[in-house]
Amino acid sequence: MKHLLPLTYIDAVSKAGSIRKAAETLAITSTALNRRILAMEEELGVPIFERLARGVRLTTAGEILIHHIREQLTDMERVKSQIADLTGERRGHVSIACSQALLSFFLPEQIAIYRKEHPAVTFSVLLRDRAAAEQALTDFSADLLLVFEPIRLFEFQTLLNIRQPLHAVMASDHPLAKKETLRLRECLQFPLALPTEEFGVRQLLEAAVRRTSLSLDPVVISDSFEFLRSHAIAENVLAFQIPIGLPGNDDHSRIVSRPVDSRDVPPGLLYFGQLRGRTMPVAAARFANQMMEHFQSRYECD
Amino acid sequence: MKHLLPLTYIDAVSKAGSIRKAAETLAITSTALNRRILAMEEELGVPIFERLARGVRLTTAGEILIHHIREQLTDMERVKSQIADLTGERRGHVSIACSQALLSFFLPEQIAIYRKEHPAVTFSVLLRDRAAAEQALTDFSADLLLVFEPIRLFEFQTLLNIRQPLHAVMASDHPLAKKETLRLRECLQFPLALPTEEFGVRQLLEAAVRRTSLSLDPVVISDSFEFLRSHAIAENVLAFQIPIGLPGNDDHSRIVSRPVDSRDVPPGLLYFGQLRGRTMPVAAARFANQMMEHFQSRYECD
DNA sequence: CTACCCGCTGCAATTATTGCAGCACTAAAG
DNA sequence: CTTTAGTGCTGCAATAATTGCAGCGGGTAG
Repeated sequence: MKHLLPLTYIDAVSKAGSIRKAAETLAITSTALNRRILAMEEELGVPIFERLARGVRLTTAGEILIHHIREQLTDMERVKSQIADLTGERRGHVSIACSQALLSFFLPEQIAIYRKEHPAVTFSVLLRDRAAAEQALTDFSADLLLVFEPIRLFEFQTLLNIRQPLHAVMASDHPLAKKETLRLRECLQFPLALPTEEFGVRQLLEAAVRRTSLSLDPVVISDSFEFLRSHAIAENVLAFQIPIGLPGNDDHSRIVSRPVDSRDVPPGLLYFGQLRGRTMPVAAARFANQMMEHFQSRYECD
Repeated sequence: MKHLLPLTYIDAVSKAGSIRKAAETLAITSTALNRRILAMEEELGVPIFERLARGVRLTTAGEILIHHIREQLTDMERVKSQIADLTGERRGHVSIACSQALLSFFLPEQIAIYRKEHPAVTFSVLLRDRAAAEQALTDFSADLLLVFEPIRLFEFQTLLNIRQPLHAVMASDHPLAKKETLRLRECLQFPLALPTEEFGVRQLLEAAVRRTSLSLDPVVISDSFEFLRSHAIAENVLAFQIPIGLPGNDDHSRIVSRPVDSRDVPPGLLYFGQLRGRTMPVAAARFANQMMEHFQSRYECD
């Protein structure tokens, strides 16, 4: 859409941090870009960027404007997808910001299901920690958010809370694999593989341990759940994960998971939602619906 | 703002109903306008207008687009007012769609109070019946809405409901002026001046009468409350109005109002609100706050 | 049928946009 | 301290886009 080309230019400059860099990525000369920005500032009556020696930075007015611009750009996409919808074809793009747990099994499966029905719809899956995920929502680089608690953002609108009891993950020949559910203290008698502090699973465990006289002494720490899972098999240690981040119950798998008693570790909440007040693109709205139905049929939600 | 000039062009064409007429009001040639629209349709991939012999009309895609366009245009105004706000001055524009009752006393007073503090803020006051008022909200020609019940519109977000018991209006020498509150049956024994059927006051009365064996036999009917009020004095008949549409209690006024017993006529609700999900311009938000404080200090609200 | 208004198009004039080269400036590096 | 590499900005000429004029074809109302 040509009329919002100037807007994308401003967006690009604010992202690149300098006019010349932005000009390069936009494949135009810095002259043209510079003058467009000067023209915009002229129209607006106030500077959008403050000029530094090493480039430019948004002014306060610029920050207000850039938010508006990103809103406009995504809105236009939405309108186009709505119009495409009229002509019969279901095209569109869905962008999801989520945490690691969803990457291995849940999202690939969900997206595959959706794309089977609507092959023309494309997806972005952004791995973001909670803070960055919320940021992605507010700057419109993500339509939907799916993260483990807690949510701080006021502008977040919850579509669904999915209850996720903590599961211990281990090789199928681990001593604890024989039991159906585990107590926390039994778990802690074995060597542990834990995620780093910033992860919700770790925080859940820390909070649980704090209420007891026990302590967490991991033998392996990682910021990759995929590594932790693999390592649980390799060294026969105990790892932890929430159910949604685990493969389906395949009996012949070398890896098994057992829930930890909720008296010891209360279930965490997975938050699924969007930016408050935003109208979703058609494709994102439908995909959100599909996910919600799936959640509600397989997990405890509210 | 230059970049949304093409958008205003489309808006103008859809309002004018023909390209040539729109071109005239926009002070450009029909050629230029025509080509801009063709270019937009090219970009979009679908026609925005369908061509008739006497002009053009929006297609379905065009209707989706025009809604987006009007949203963008008002959003840009909001952004500009927010930015102007940063630079110290409080400028802006507030547009209100409301019913007749508010025109005589309430809104002039409220606007005067607000403009005393912020002289640079300008106002539009649009007289609209309920349906048209809701329309004004959805096509962004009004920021705020203030109408007598009922509200049908789903997209309406209530900020405040103001309870408005029905008042009888009469000359100060009318026999009923001596009483503090009136019963419906006493009122109906006198000649009545009533608004036409589409007004909430009339509907309130009709509904009340329907529950009794009484009947409404107006001697004068008008769609102007100002006329009805004046005529109440001139011919000494009984008129009706809600409190917010009445002057303050000026003892020396030739006109007096007395509440009708709420057992006979239940109070109506005045709806004050905005379009769901819209972010108000700064000026409109502040004005809405002022009005809400005023309402809550003088009327029963929820 | 005629007159009128409509949207649309080829061509030329006009206007806006772009790119090049170079300036002035700042911050860090030598 | 000077140098260097980066920044935003500007005059001028080339280029691209937009506009206006005149006219075409077509549907509708009188």
